[in-house]
Amino acid sequence: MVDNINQNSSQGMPINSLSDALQKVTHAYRSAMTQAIREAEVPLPVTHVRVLKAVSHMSDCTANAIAQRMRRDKAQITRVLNELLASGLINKRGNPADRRSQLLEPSIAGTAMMQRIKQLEQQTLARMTRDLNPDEVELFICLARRMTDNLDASPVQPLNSLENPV
Amino acid sequence: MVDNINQNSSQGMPINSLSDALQKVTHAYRSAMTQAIREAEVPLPVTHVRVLKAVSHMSDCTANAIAQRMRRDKAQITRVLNELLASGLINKRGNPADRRSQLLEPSIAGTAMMQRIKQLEQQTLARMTRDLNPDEVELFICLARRMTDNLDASPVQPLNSLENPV
DNA sequence: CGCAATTGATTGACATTATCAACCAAGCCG
DNA sequence: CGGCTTGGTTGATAATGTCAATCAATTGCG
Repeated sequence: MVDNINQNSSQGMPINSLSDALQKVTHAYRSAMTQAIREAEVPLPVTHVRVLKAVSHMSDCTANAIAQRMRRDKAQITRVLNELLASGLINKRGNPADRRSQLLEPSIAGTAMMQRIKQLEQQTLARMTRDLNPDEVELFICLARRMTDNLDASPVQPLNSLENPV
Repeated sequence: MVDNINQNSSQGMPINSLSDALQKVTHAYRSAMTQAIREAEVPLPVTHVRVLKAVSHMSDCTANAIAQRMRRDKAQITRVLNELLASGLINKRGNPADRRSQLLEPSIAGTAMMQRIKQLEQQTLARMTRDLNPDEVELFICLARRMTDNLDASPVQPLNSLENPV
């Protein structure tokens, strides 16, 4: 069962290097994207790019929806959105269903920006996965998702029931 | 103008969700570790933990070696080391081979701290991988490393030689 | 209806992490 | 020696993450 807790010292410490590998690949990807973005003279930090991406992809997009989808603090999302708004990359319009919230959508400029960013991302991802076949990429994504779900599902519960892990 | 937002690949959008999956699993892991650390009343931010870990695991450890191994700015490493030093978790001693640098090692307290941290990390990793078998974990690590290496190997190639990886 | 509780969004304050440039001292090499 | 590199430090600043408080709109309910 959970005997893999101690696999570390017994053999090649496969589990422990998981965190290492994760940190490194994420950092490498971030750096690559940051660099690509700067070289393409797209004056946006990575988080802004990701939020813009979310706005572009989600229909009926609200600030809260982004925060949940990206699993980030809504305060941070608000700030990023404000800057994107100030840059004229997105538009706000009232939500007819709820006057507290606004629906977000990319502006013309924002859509154009997304095109460029998408290219950069594709290039970076292609570079990153250049010696992987699609199955391997898919497998990696699948494993990553399962791990994410595992962590989200059980927020450190001591000895509770595992009834409804979704 | 917005026609090809979803032009990722042949089908789904497997490539694009790679960055998403990566960000999410990393964030989930970081959050879990941060929470575990706080709950265990270990007063150290995650980066400090990782640096302490590096100091504990590397022989003839220097600041520069850590920076390279963790692929982080050496300035940040210096600062983290200074705080670990101030907390009495590590010791510096002169490097006989090079008087510019100092060799780093965990103190008694640092070693003890590492024990506790190691437990927390094992718990978190075990939780994260609880429905994965060791082969899957190993595969994930392997894929992550290959992607990291891919990005490191070719810093942004412009046009030519798409099949000529340096 | 009236009102407490909730929700979406915002703001302030702050901690953590990342990046860049300048700098110093020690080593290297001609 | 004099120029260059290298390990480490410092300052400045950007970017990211987290928490708490607030406000207005909405909801639930007696």
